[in-house]
Amino acid sequence: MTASPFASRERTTKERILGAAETLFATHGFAGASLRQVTAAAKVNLAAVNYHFGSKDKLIEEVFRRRLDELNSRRLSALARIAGQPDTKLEDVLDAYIRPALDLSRTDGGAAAFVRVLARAYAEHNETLRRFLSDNYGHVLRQFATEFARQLPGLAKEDIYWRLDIVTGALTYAMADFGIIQRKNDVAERDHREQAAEHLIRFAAAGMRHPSISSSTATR
Amino acid sequence: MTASPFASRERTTKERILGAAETLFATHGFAGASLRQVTAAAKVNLAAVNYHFGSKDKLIEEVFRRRLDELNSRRLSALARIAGQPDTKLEDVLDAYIRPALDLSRTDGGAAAFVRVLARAYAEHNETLRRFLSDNYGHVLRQFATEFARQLPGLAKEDIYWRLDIVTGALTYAMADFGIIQRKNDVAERDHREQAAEHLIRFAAAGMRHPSISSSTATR
DNA sequence: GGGCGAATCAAACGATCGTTTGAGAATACG
DNA sequence: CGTATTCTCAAACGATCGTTTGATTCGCCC
Repeated sequence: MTASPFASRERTTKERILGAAETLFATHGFAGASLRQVTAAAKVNLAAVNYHFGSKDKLIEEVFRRRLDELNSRRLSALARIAGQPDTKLEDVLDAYIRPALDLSRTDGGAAAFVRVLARAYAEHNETLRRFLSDNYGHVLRQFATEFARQLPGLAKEDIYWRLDIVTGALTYAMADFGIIQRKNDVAERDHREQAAEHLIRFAAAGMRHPSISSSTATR
Repeated sequence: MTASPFASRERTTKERILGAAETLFATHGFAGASLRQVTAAAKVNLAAVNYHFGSKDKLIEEVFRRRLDELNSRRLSALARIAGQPDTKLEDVLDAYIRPALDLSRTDGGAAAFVRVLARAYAEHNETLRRFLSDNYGHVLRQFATEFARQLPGLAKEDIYWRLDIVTGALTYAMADFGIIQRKNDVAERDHREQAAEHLIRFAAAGMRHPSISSSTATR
């Protein structure tokens, strides 16, 4: 069960595979990164993937689950600290939603690569993957929507979801660092991320708050 | 030079390959869709791709160029109609930026698939592709930034680009129809798109307009 | 310390990948 | 009509893919 103490310098074989897979999937995509690249980067034998995970698809699933569970709980615990409180502001709720996601990309571990994997997963538009994400995030989104509704009592439930959807889009985009804004050399990575978070939160707050003309059915 | 008149029922071999490639790249990704799938869907011989395009990479480039040139010119002509006019509002500029992109996904042709290809390209995060997009869109973005600066005189140039970046993220996300909001059966596809466009434009207008505290250098 | 399951390894499996080849069919043009 | 050019086609190329195999090594426990 336990790994041999000196078989690897730092971590177990499973963990090294997961780390290498995360990086390579982010760079070359799921189909673009081969198991030979992954096992070479992890410095393990090729057969180790199928031995420990069963197949490449199962490995991909594990890469997701490991990070999503963490992001998931961070968001919910941040929300739990402020939900229902009388002095909670809209910006605080957005912060609980946005900051754990952006923080994920600047942790010292290999988690930074995962945000690009996640963004890529959105692009894959795979129905199986969509369902997987929906199952893992559905209740999170619902909890946030409830708190947003408390913050914006004049807004229809439908509008809440529309706007939360837009925020998610901007956040996904920002997480992957697609932006046209290139970080200058004299700005540290973490400061750049912090600026992105602040801009995004303030932008989103203004967008969420703007007066609704909800009942207007789109004609066109 | 010209294609044989009856070799294909509707279009030339090159066009049928481009159409099939667009659809399959959107569904399975660039690495995930094989040339055998593409040529089978296009009902042409396998060797036709390398004959007409030279390689798979060149085919991918052509898929992009065909649609980007169209989107490019539509945005610029929409901007040209309103730029510098005294009665032009912020929403109009955003409309010129957003609507051509969203319209692309509801044209009757095969263009609908391309928006997902475009979103996937962002996720690929390939440096070569990024440069390609930057070369094709750099001047477009600069022209829009100029008009946004005229609409928002109190805003620093840097903030303009930050916020325009956020809008682009939300737009890319919306174009690919990633959203959690599922279209209901009694709402037509075009009405759904129209609603998305209106929500996005109003959201973006509020976000672009909100008061700046630009000079605050991010600490932490 | 001998047996046992867990883990790692090199090697090979069949399948599929992008690309190339060379012959044949279709078209253009003198 | 005959030649030249353009295009299509079936077949095969070498490379690489995910996966499997069988032997070997390692750590653990009775």
